[in-house]
Amino acid sequence: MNAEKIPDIIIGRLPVYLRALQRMADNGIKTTSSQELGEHVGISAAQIRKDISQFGEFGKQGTGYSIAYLLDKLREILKVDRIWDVALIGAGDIGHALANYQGFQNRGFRIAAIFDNNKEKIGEKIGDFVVQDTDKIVETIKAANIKIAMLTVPAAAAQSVADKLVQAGVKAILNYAPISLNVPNNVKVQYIDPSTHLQRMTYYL
Amino acid sequence: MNAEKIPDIIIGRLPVYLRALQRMADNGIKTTSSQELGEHVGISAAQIRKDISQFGEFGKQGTGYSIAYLLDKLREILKVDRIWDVALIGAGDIGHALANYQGFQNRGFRIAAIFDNNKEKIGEKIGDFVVQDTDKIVETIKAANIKIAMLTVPAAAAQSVADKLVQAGVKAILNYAPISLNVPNNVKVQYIDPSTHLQRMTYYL
DNA sequence: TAGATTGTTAATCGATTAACAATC
DNA sequence: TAGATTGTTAATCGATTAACAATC
Repeated sequence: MNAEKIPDIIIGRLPVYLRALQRMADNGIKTTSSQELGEHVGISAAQIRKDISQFGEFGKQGTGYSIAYLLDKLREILKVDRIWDVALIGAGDIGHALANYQGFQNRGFRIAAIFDNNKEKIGEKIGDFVVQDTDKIVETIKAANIKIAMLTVPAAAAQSVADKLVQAGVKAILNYAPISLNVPNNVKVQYIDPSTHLQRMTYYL
Repeated sequence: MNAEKIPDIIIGRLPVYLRALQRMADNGIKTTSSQELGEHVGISAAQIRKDISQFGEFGKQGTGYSIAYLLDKLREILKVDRIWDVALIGAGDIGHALANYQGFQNRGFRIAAIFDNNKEKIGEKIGDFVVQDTDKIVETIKAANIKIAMLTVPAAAAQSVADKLVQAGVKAILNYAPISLNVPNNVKVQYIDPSTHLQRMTYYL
């Protein structure tokens, strides 16, 4: 095990490996190689071996990697060998879609609270949860010790909600609002903006 | 203007600059500097100047960049100085959210067709569109000359739908299915998977 | 054993940063 | 003019790839 600082770009590839390995396991495959995994995810075999070897020696010369073992190790490294409670802020269309999304299951997450500032939505039941007033964000998130939030409010409201989340102790924000957020260094943000993603591709058309 | 190949990593930052500049323009700001823009998006001033200078000399020493002019240039570079028709495959929760999403307006995109393979959804009206059978993907997309698609079908169906999209001439796919797609080199794919994005952050918690 | 594949080193390649002349 | 900021060069830093000994 290597305790040095691992580059963020490597951390970013691990969930992709995890997802592909999970899929192989679902298909009943027991073993894979850096070569085979690389073909699935579009990354060179050398890079996959180098990435994985940052964390230990998980493979066997001649035979490759045990998928079940590598899955265990990757989940442990990424800390998704547990279930994280996630707060959802914004009960619009995207918020509803996320609240009903089945894809968090077995990936390490579950939604634990939903907030909106719209009077008509507060009290609405979505899945197992009642939509709470955004005024309650700090109080509720602190009390439940929630560390992760998904933000699906309009761009104009996103920064002020993000400030509240930081105040409540949230350390990871998945931001669907089309705006760059300003947060302290110890808070991570990931951005999901379909227009931005599409614009990354139109250049090549 | 520099005709050499521009690295993909630079192309990926341009939409972020574009979004921040658009926001400044909406707030009535006329001019900015690499320093100021950098603070907004969390990127160094030197890198912003270097990125922009790949495409021409759009700034002025002493005063910085005219926002309106830089917006024009970035839209032109990214080819979003026009409106692209986009096909949406999958009329589930995420598909509905995207169909109703207002955030494509003024960003260069509009949804032009919606498909699903569920008999109960085919014929349903979503916004201005009637959901069509996925059997019609190749025919309809070819006829309409659509080059961009968003994929919100289950993982198990994603690869076969992607194959149809490629066959129909689509060159850019925004993939919401939690699976790596196999497509020819000249087809671009961007991935949106909330679990993967969250897993990129839990490592640091 | 022979074949396959890892983990790792060194070489290469690419991206970022610092610094500053040019100039608005 | 004096101050500010660009565009660009060179230096630094970091990531990827190729190659191969080790070994299952």
